[in-house]
Amino acid sequence: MRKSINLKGNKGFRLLLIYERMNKGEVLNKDSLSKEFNVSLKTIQRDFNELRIYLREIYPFEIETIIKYDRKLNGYYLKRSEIDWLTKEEVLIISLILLGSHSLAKNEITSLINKLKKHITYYNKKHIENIISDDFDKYISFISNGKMLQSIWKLTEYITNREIISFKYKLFENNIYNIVKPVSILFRNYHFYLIAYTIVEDKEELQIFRIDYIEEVRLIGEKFYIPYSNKFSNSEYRRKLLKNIK
DNA sequence: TTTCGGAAGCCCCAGAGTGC
DNA sequence: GCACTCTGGGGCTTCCGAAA
Repeated sequence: MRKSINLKGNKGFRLLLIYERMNKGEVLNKDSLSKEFNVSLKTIQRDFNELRIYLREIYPFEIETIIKYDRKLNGYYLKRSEIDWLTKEEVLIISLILLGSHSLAKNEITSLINKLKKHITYYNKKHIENIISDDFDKYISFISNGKMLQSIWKLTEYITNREIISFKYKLFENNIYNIVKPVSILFRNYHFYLIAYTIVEDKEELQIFRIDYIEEVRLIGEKFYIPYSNKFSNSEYRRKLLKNIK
């Protein structure tokens, strides 16, 4: 039979909980922590000191990652390098961009936004949920399949490994079978596209395919080579597209 | 600019609990 | 019983914001 442990009375649990909360950006008050864990203020003070020592040990060169006390807020917080962590503002912006893109399936967008929200405090999470709730509840996916993340990742592997692939392309009622040399992924107008050279009658032509229309991707078993002078440039291609719009 | 008060930070000591 | 850890209390210094 498993022995029950009083977690709140356990020092290790208390230290981990304090650290986790500060990691999410929470400002912790010594008095309330003392009441919550039923220990003295001195003990909480010691906990902060031990966490400071821990941070010095694991981040010896990062002077930005330290526990600081804020008099106005009457609490302790973790001051950390913004280079390494997502801020509440960044989580909000990324969530809005994702929702506005309509480019992922509902289950994918839900999973992604839930993971993003784990970077921030409970209060900020509620704030962001309040801001995005309407977009989130009424989210409409513009794609026809529900595995965009996996599909895109797999295609990027073929691009990196220069693998020639075949796939079925569902366009309206037609299924068109293609053999292509994949060179890049592009996001534009709510959709992800695969940019690839098609091989028809020994001629190569650059084409774009909506990734959610691509099915049954298979390796041909041959690799391709593109000379550096002909190397595909995503940014150059995007620039040309924008130029055409004007 | 100076003074003041509150809180943090640090050090020392003692008691309780635990493992060997 | 001894050694070790954890915790709380007391006392002192330091820091910092507010008020004069």
